[in-house]
Amino acid sequence: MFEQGGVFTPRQKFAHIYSVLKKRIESGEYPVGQLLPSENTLIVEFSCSRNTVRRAISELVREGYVQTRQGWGVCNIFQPIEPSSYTMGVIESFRETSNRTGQKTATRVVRFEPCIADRKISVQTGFAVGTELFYLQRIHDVNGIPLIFNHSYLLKECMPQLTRKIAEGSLYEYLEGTLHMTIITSKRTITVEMATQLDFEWLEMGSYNCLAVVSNQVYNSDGVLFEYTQSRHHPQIFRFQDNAIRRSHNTKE
Amino acid sequence: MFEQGGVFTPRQKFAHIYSVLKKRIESGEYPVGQLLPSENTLIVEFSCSRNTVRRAISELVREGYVQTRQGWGVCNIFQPIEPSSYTMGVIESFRETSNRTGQKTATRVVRFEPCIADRKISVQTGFAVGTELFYLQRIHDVNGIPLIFNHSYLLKECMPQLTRKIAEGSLYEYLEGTLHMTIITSKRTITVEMATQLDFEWLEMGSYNCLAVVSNQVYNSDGVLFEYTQSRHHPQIFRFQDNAIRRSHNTKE
DNA sequence: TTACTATACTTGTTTAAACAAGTCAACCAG
DNA sequence: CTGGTTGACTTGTTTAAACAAGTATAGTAA
Repeated sequence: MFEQGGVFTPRQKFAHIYSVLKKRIESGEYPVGQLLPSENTLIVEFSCSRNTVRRAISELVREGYVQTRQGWGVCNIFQPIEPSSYTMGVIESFRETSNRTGQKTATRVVRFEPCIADRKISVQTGFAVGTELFYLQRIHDVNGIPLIFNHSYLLKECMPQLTRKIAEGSLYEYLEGTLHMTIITSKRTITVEMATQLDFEWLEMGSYNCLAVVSNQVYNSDGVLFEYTQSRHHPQIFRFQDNAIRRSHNTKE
Repeated sequence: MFEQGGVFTPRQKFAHIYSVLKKRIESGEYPVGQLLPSENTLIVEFSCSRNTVRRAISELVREGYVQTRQGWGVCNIFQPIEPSSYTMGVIESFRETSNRTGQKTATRVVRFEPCIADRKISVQTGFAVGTELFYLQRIHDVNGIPLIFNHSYLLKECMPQLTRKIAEGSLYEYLEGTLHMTIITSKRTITVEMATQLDFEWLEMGSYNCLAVVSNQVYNSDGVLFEYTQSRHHPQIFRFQDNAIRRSHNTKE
């Protein structure tokens, strides 16, 4: 695959088109509230098939950059937003999020011990009763202030060599980099819960008595649930973004 | 379009395949943790093209029912979950959510007045300064208990005839049914905020001093922002689901 | 046994073509 | 002027075909 005067053959052509369009929207090249060039126009510009253009556009729809309407066109509805702690639909580790938002962060391991899933743990995490796990408590400091309390259950079978030392660093770097594990899907539930004794002890709660709780089930590439993490966030640093699309086929069939 | 022994021609073929596969997964017809039939097998069964099967499957991926892996297959990772108040990526009105979860609900309009967007409102809602709006405060009761406080700003231009009476009923039924307005995109932000004086006055807060706050920007089919709603939920009835997929092309380009 | 290779699968990406369906403006008949 | 039709656009759905790339297994050569 050679470059030819800026024209190259990326692994994913649609990803290239997607990022070009995205940049144009972000930079205001396409006026907000108006239509983007039609699919046929974009096909000519990028010299690709219609499907490839459409895949790029549907990504932008998912992200709330544009919306489409049959017979009319693709409308730019971009509004610049502050880089949030969380963006919906994308898996990111705490470290990755921190880097993206440019905050100074640190992680402390408060507790590290093997354990076996009993009935209660099983119901909460989704691991079968009797499964061998690691239980991990971590505090995340943001700009020096302890603001996130993590409870993690990790499948021992997937990482028998895991030590407290490793958990001090980036867990995901270890899993993906060293163990070559691939994470594909993560199921998250967001709730708001009353702060516990532990939360008050370890976090800088101020006058708040609640936290944003993100419960996370992570699956590896074999479809095996290997991590359950409950992240308890101080309200002041929690923010979650989501773009929803009204589906006409909700009511069908 | 005639039915022929159960075989029919739906408007969206992939939606049919999607819902059949979904039902099979939910009913346990496909064992959890194992692979679904391959694309080629499904093509034969549904007598359709590969693309159509793939579209159906990618919907299931988005919903966290299955995950795919190149060279391997489509793995069933379904876990039954309680019907939650909110499901990510789907726009639903309060009434629709209530019906789905089977709760007895009511809506009271506490305040209804025209207003004009000043600088502060503009920053919060995304409406331009000087825009004519309706401002609306509503309380939602769940099983008789006041648990949600809604602040809404509605674009007057889109619904000049709106009255307090109409707002007492289902706003979305009015907009979609009577005005034939089509809602396409909704941008949501979830945060946790300290309860205000107003919250304590109107809601049954108990010992909680925080709420789950869902800020909602809704666009109609012309790409015009016509509604901003801030929903302030009592923690006990707030729950939000999300399925994330780790994208390899995050790092590319 | 061990390590490599061929091969027969799997999903991922791209192209091309056709038709369906929604939108809008220009046109025409009344 | 009014109302309906036509036609030229737009996006939405489906098909067919080809190749790329990842996975697992069976067979082969060392």
